[in-house]
Amino acid sequence: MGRPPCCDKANVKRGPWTAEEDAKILAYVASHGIGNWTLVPQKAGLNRCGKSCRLRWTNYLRPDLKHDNFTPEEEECILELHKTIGSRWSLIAKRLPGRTDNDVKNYWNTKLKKKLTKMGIDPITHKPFSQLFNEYGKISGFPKQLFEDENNLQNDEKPSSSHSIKPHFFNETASSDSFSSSTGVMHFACATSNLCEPSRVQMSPSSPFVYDEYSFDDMDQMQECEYMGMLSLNGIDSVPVQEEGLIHNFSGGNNKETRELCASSSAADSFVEAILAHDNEMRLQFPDILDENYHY
DNA sequence: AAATTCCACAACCGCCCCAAA
DNA sequence: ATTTGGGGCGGTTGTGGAATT
Repeated sequence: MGRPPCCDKANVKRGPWTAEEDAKILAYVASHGIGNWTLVPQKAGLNRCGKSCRLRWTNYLRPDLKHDNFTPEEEECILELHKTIGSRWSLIAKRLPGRTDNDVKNYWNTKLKKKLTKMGIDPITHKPFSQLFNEYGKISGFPKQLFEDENNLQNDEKPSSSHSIKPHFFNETASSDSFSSSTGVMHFACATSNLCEPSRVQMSPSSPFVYDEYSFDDMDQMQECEYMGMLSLNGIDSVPVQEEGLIHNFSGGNNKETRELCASSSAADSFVEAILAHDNEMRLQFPDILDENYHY
């Protein structure tokens, strides 16, 4: 029962593509167009898996692809989108004509992730490490002083070599020429290359999480929630959004057990707040992208 | 000049969802 | 109803070239 296999997986060629193989795919697509990739190897005379052919075409051979370096504008776009929607490379790539998800992913992994880290910004949350460590200190019970001491240590260091970037960790407020967080928006500058224009990292307000500030229109959703993290998944469409990414007026908390569980868990406070704020921000900034349903 | 390390990126892997058989 | 493959996706790895020691 089921479909016949598209190819003999054990005997198809793998590894780098040759110019001849590329030419065969190009010739085939030029004359037949893109259709069923499983037929391509056979019809084009290639000893490759159809999936491999599709990837080769999608990531390398497509005529509309750019093969030059990423521009500062593209870099800025990737940073902003990654900050908002995370590592959904295909969605990010759709905003960058001529770039594939593989291109964007590689550029992120080899350049941007390191760049952010050097700047003292966590490439996952896009928050300054100092803020994360402070929050983690609250969660884990580590004394805050520990991090402050680390901060002092780092602040005493001198900037390395020709970099105008200040020492990395814990110093969001210490190096005023690189960072300015007084407005809640961080500006960072990079002197290592002219590609990097000033960028912004939105700092989430670090207000304490208050469970009573959440609300649901549908109480069934609330009853289904055994863990606070699920609230943002099941209830997001019915959660009223207010300014600053905070959600107020929890009114229907009749699930006392759940509320107590969540409210008592200080470990979840900033984490959950960050998720909800992030989700709201995402929807506000990219409503067209996020029209689709996502499964977290 | 040789050895080593770093970097960029093409290609593969594994998972998921859906549709075909 | 079940199995299997196609297509899409994100994560990881292998490798060649560049840079550094």
